[in-house]
Amino acid sequence: MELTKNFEPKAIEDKWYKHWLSQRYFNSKPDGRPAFTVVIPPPNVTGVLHMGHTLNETVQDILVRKARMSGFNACWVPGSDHASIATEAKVVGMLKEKGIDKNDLTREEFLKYAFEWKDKYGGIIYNQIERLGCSVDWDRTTFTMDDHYYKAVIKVFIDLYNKGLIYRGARMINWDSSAKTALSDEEVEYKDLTGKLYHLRYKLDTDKEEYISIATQRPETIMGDTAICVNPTDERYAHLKGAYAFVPLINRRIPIIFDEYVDAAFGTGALKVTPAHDINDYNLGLKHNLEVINTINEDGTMSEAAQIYVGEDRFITRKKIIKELEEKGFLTKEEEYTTRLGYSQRTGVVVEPRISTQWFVKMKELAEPALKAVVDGDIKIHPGDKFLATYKYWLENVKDWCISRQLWWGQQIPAWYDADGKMVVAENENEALEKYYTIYREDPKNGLKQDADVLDTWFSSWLWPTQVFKGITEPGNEEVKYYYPGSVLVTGQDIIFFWVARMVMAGMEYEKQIPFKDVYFTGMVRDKLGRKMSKSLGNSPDLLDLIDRYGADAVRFGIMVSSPAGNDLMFDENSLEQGRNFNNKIWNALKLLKMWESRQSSDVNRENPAPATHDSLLTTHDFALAWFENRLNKVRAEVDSLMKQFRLSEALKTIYSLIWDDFCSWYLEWIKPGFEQPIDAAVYNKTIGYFEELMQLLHPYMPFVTEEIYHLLKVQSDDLCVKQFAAAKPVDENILTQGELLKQVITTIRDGRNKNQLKPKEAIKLFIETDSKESYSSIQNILSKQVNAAELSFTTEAIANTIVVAVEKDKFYIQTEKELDTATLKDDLLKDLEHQKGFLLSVEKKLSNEKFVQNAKPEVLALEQKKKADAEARIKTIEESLSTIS
RNA sequence: GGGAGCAUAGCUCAGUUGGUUUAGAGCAUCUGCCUUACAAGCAGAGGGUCCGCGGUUCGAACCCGUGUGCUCCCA
Repeated sequence: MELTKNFEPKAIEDKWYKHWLSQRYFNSKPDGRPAFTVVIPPPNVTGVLHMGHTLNETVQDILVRKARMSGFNACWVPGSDHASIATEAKVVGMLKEKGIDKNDLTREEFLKYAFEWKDKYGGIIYNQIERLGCSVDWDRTTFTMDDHYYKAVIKVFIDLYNKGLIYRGARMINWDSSAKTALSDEEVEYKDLTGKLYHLRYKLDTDKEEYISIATQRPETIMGDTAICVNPTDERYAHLKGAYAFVPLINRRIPIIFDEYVDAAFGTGALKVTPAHDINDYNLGLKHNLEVINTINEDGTMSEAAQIYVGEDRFITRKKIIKELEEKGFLTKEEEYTTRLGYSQRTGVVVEPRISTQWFVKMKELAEPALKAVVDGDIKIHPGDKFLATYKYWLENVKDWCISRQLWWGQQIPAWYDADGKMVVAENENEALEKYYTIYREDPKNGLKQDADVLDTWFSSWLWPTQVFKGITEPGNEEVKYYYPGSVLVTGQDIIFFWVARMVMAGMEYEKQIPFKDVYFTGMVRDKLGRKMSKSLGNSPDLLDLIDRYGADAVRFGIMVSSPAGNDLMFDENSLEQGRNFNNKIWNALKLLKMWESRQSSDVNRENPAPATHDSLLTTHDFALAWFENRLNKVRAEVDSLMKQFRLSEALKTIYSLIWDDFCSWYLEWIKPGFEQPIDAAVYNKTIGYFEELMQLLHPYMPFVTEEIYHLLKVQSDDLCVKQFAAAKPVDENILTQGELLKQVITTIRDGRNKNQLKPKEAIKLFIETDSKESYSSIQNILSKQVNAAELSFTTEAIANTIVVAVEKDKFYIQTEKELDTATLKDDLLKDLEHQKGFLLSVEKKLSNEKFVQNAKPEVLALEQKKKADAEARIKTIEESLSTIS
């Protein structure tokens, strides 16, 4: 079979994903094995996966595949959430393009369009998850608006209401005037900007022409003013006790009130109080019994109550009113002012504080067990405790959660009202009527009407870990018993409150158990300029395009290799290139083995080896085999340990280096037969075995290329995807040490050759001066080959006119036909000598320090003594070498 | 304003309880190689005041304090 020059991922990816699916490897059913459950953080249906998702899904797939190959019944549930605000905005936009106004539709008609839209675009993310190679159980795909899920959300609402944990109340809320809905605190993003502070004078209600000046950023809200407030200790205003002033332009008479709240040093020291449009003013209003005049409509225009500029947008009104105030002499001063404004995360408009009746969840009671689970360590947060403090802080200072949204796309609040506003909470209209009768002892006069609002999307996604197994709608069913609690939740640190903490609350409330044992927080993916990748900035590359250009394995490699847990990562296509090159490297190693496949020889008699001649082919290969096998076992243990600690990036780097450096650069070169020579069949077969193990080790990270190569190595009866890892094997450290020595000797001699401009093709004669000849017996063949030595012999004295290099106490004389550049040789030796002397000095200083000798651990002391002896030996060697040059 | 985090090679980052031959990797750079697996490669090399200052310790990239710069979260 002819193998292509480079690895070509595209066809291979498609082929294997289909194969895995057809074998139902990703499908899970409860059985006798321990479960390894992961629920996907549902991306919302509006979107495409960005690099943040890519990182997230890759991490999950690595953990899930590793578990599946390690005896677990791995179950990874995919899905998406309905993202009420974002999706509704998109659907409204789509309808607008068709010339349809949402307000002309019934709720049912609108929902029909929304579901159509969801079916069309929701598939995009699933396709991306598939292309990335994610081993999710597609049969379990869950959507937060599925029938059973809808029912679960309603059930939980009713339950919490009955427990007194949900209430309806008037509050100052964050209003999105574009989406015409309330936003939770978490959906508001604050930005610093330079605004203006306008000083306005209000005429006092006295006989004289007296004024009081206030400073405001929002002159368009003056029509809602119901008081002016000053600090009681502020002497400037002490004489105004009981006084009144007139609001400019509309001449409403308002009282001057006194409250500690006002900062006398800020602005003029006098504050206009507008309870309908500022949370602090609202609280002040409650305290002082002030009237609340709402001057801004739902859509951000001025209301009838404003009296002037009615129907004009709030920002246009601001411009106009400033002009009018100036013309009429009320505006006395303008100054620059740095302020912070809230913006809607969903639509980007400036959030308007607004008094409104909304539904809330009481959080304090729910937060307590959720806090305890993490503080007690039942749920472990990775990395370390980095996010523990954040989690704790939020739960300890938790505020009630506003869960109603003035939208149609979502679970409709199961509250029913009669014409007078009397309310019952019930699952459906019939039940509502029954309840109504039980409570009010009569039937509603004009029937009942359901609350028009829907629930916050997070109010559905907090049930995710249990309801994907129908834990809410069918409590205690076999599946939820088997799969819950999940093993690990992988998500971004930015939704620690929105989602993670609330899932823990819901889990503790409904399953009486934590929803997952470990939480792994990935960092934020940033672009080269350090900006967070986001849809709004448009700085996230297109995932499918990246996969097309580099292959899914390379994308997975690229995003993982630079992504230590919880640390942000600067995304750079360079790392994808590294991934692609890695694919090629493995591919080429395969090609090399394929060349050997037909050139195997069984001439070497392994049962009765010839009496150990040091340079026999057998000993050479046996060393290489033994070394690599031990190296492989050692790295496997390292990788296991790293992965258990969720240090996935480091584990990947470790595997990368094992394959590229140890296997390709060293091992394969060591066993490589000479030009057109056969290879010992036993060596060949062992090598195939190692290659298989390497592919298995790498498979969770790069599933496609590894599965492909696994099958190309030889005819297989199974698939790598589900091949179970063999038990760990012990490691012979001696062989590894000897291998390290060999590598170091080769590198040092090559360096010596290089520095003296010996071409790779120029053979050398190598003389070794050593106290332990025997330690070279099994490696000298490899050594000769790797440094292109035509002859290798041992010596007990310096050889004149050679390049001298040293490793530890051993000296190597490189003899060549070429004339040597003694000046360079000397320079290098002198440089090394200086370094060694400096080093020796530092060690001697340590050892002559009495306190060090007293306090240091014995093994540290022994090490320092060895360092000293070695340095002294090196110095002696270098000095001897210098004397031979001259 | 409150809280948290980060600062190590030109760039992106590792560095486990303070002691592993006076700090590691990838990329980039330099030198030499079109060596029959791989130039998307091979063999090597250079490159660091571990942000500044002070402290604890026999010993600090690591612990403590402080300053500076950046980032994030919350109000």
